[in-house]
Amino acid sequence: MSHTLGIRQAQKQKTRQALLDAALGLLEEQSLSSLGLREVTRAVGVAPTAFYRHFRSTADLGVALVEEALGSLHPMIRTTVSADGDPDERIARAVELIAGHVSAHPAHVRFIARERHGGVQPVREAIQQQLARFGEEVQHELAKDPMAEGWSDDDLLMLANLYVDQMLMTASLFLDALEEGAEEQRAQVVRIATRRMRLISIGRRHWLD
Amino acid sequence: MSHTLGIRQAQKQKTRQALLDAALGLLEEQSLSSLGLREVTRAVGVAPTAFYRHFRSTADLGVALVEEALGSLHPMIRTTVSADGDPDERIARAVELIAGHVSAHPAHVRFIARERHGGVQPVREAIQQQLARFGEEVQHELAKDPMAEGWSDDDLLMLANLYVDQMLMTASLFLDALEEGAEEQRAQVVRIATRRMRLISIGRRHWLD
DNA sequence: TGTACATCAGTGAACGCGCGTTCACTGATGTAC
DNA sequence: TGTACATCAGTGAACGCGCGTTCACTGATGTAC
Repeated sequence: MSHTLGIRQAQKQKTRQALLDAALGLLEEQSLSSLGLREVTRAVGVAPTAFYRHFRSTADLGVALVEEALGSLHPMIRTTVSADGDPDERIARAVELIAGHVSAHPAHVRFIARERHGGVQPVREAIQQQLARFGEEVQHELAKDPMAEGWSDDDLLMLANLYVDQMLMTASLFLDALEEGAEEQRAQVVRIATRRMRLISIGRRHWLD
Repeated sequence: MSHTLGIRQAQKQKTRQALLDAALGLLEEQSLSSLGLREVTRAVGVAPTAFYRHFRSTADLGVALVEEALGSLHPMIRTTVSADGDPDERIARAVELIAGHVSAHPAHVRFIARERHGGVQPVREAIQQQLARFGEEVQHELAKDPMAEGWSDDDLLMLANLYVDQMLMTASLFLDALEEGAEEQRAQVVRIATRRMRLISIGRRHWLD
């Protein structure tokens, strides 16, 4: 049989998750630095003081949201980069994957884009740290590719971070094209993102010329 | 003789500028969406109500800051892109120019990076609009280059926006390396930014292969 | 140049409101025997 | 299984505070004649 939490802990986790969800919703329209603790508890339907049972502050909640938004993304990033097929297929699949992720988790993506350079230091740092990890992971995947022969570690990391930044940029573009009936705009994002990736991929191929 | 403003208008402009300066200072540590009107007037030393003589709201002030931060940058961007010399020289000069600009106007750069995806819609839109203009201007400069022969307008614009995003990315990296004694970190940013630009430039050269 | 009136940038009091945080509490859940 | 006590997630009242906005005002600057 599987391990079950006590009733108390299960309820506590449920409330905690409700706070995170409510905060994420409120953050579609504002930055973390202006999010109020009372706003969040009001949205959940608990007393303001209940907040303190779960987080020290809204900044603390923000750090938890970073983990929720990016923590589970590492396997996805890895497989995206290491996928096989010809370059254009790989790019197309990566762009589709990003589009799908943005559709499935728009609020998480918006939160990361917003707070990456936002006004709350601990959250900014948590995001930078996760993105740096992504960079290193992509670097290691790239290193496995035969094309990486002759590349220095530094150059591989540079390329890896360029890919990571590009993915985020693309995700942010898809975000602006989420409304119903914006198919044309979405198709436009696919085209632009694809060509950007292709240009980078061409640069990569001729890097050692 | 030069045209002079009346005493009244001159004083008004001075106060307006003081409000903008104070706001920009306060925005180093927080987002626009949490900036209070009273904070700003307190920092300047005027009554809270004086604020309304100049701006409808802090969002309105934010839009004015966008104009101040990016409005005067168009000539600089143009000349950067259209500069001559061999590719590596051009890249080196562009990176230095960005570094210099970030050193001279760190708060403006931080403001743009922060609010580009921030929580205040009119400000976000003002920034997107300015960046779109930069993109078109760079596109037109690129079109003049002999290397642009055979390129579609679409592809040129794609490349132009890639450059613009890359400049902003680079500026943001320099921002994190501004403290005294971070020379090594700054040199690291120069190296990374240069190689990113170089890779894009290689991709550009082989785009039509 | 001088006078009489208009303009308007900045003032200061007042308002109602929501904020973050403290505190002692309650009552369901958990634990020891 | 039943009982007696401990834990602790969530409550609700209270606090002092700073917020955005309104309003009638003042007095220096501008303008018409």
